[in-house]
Amino acid sequence: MLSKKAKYAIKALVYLGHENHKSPVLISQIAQNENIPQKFLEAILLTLKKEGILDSKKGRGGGYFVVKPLEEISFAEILRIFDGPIALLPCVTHDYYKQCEECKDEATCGIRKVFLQLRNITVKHLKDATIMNVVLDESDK
Amino acid sequence: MLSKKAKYAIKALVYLGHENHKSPVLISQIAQNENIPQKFLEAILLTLKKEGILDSKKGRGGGYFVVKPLEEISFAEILRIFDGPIALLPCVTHDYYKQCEECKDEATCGIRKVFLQLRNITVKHLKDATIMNVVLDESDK
DNA sequence: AATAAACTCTACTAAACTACTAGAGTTATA
DNA sequence: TATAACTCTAGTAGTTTAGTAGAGTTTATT
Repeated sequence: MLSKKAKYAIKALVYLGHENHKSPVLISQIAQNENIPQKFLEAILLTLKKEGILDSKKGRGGGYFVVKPLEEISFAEILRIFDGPIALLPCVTHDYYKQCEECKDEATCGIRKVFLQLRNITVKHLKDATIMNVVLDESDK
Repeated sequence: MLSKKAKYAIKALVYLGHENHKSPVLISQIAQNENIPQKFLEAILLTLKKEGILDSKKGRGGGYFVVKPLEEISFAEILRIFDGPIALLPCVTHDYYKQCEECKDEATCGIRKVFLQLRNITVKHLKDATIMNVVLDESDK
């Protein structure tokens, strides 16, 4: 399952995506509209800022806004930031590769093959899913 | 990531799959060959027995053996037993469905759509991956 | 210059989960 | 009847999750 952090992050980004090109949005406004505990959301938005996806303006009239193009923010990126690797086994991750401790021969491991393919399918799906796509999709309704 | 329980369960089943049609296999033998802590493995095999996948014989000359046909034991089944739902959001699971607490309208939720498709892809892949397939695949080498 | 709105940062915490271990109990066969 | 082997109940250290509390900093406006 996704962590709440990852889920809230995606919700906040989609919300900001809908509000795009307007003035900075208050944390409190996002929290209220998306039913997210405000203090918890603060930490999440801060992380997204450190990652270069959001930026913020302090003081009166401040708030958060998206700086990375919406079509370049994928679900894969968000999941990796908050929940770590997408793969289900350490031996099939790209960025965090680690051998399975108990494994004897990775090359002939039939289990690995299954999870390697699954990882590839999953990553492709989650890279194609961008915030922009969700915003456009929801605007059609 | 998979839990160790799920990973060990699959490893043990593949091991038993290779040994099929012979006499019951000792827990200690599986543990040694697959580098799994024995006491931990005991609990895992017990669960698999309760699920009707394995059976055991007590006493001298006893051990574990597979009773469910190898081609009917899928990775999806094992993951569900040990790690719960395969879907990444509660609102897209089949067996454990729960509405996302903070969600306003499931029908128009663009995020849900992404994870629903992903769930379907993933479940299909993990249902096609059976212990039999892995055993056959590994025997080719 | 003062005020207040708004983001920033550090620290803490309860609850749940993970990956085990210990040890006593039961069963079946040689 | 000895013993090999599975069964079952507890417990536990460490980690992660999903938060909360509260003081600090920045900046637009009056």
